[in-house]
Amino acid sequence: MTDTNENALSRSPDEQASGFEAVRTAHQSEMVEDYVELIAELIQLNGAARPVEIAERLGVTQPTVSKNLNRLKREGLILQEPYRSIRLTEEGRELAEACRQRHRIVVDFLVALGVSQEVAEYDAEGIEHHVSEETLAVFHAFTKERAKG
Amino acid sequence: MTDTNENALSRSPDEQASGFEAVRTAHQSEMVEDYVELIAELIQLNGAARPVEIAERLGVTQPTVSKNLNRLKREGLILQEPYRSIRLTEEGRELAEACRQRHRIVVDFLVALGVSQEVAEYDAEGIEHHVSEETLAVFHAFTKERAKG
DNA sequence: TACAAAAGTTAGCTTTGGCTAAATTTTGTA
DNA sequence: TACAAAATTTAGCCAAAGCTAACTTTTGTA
Ligand SMILES: [Mn+2]
Ligand SMILES: [Mn+2]
Ligand SMILES: [Mn+2]
Ligand SMILES: [Mn+2]
Repeated sequence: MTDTNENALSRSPDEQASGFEAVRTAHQSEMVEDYVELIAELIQLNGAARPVEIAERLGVTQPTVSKNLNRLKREGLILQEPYRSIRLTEEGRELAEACRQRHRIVVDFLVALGVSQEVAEYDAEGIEHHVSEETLAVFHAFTKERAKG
Repeated sequence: MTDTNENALSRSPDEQASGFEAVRTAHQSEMVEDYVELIAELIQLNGAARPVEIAERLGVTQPTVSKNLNRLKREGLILQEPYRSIRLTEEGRELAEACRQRHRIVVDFLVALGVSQEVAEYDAEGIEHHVSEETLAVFHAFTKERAKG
């Protein structure tokens, strides 16, 4: 149990900073990702995505949703005529699909590892935004391996 | 490969909202946790934690650090006389220790799983704030199991 | 088909955590 | 020991994302 010094203290300031910077960057895309993912789910579930339901499932108020949807419009991810329900653009659909896949990989991985379904869903909502391609690939491989065994 | 419907679409609005709410809550404690953890590291490494180094290792400017340190003071986690370096209160030390342990568990888990050391450190910086006690315990158990085998 | 309830929007406030510019204090060195 | 450089702080700006209150539009139903 000797300390190999392979810990945070052995990292250069720059290396350490790049980790914190990545977290801040991830948090900037997080809202958009969760919205398009949820919109895709609601369309699949109900045939339409309405702001009132987005608000309910995110646990925020309707004005918050209304304001954030404007950002998604600006970014070309959704289409919405005033007072009507929401559609995804092609770009929005693609982002939503990528987010749903990533979310699914994280949840399935946690479950394969032994975490309960409820907690897996709960934790995945945050974890999904901080998983690099490399880590995601490792998660996916682990889940597939477990499924075979 | 039939879909068991054990997916996001089968969850109640309330269940789904509680996940998003947990993420927002985690993000509120994140800054404080990263600061005390880093301060503890710098004290161990250099005998002192100076704002200029905190700024460098977080990748933010010195005024940002100065402002955020005031929050840590208000919350009773650090002590600092003006223009002097930073000490942790007993409460700050305890929080730092808990954060370092959690960080270490997440990094070691990712490495045990097959993620490279660099990417493990990188991803852990964000993931650590979104891991419930249950998931953390599963991570820890997995790492210990791997160490034996 | 009127009209109340529900949904959506707008306006405006708050907090958080970034930033730059400039002032102050400490530190290191000629 | 003077003084330049470095560190720290203060002041003030900004954007993001939450909120409430109030307004507008749509929907459902008596
Ligand atoms: Mn999420
Ligand atoms: Mn998600
Ligand atoms: Mn996060
Ligand atoms: Mn962190």
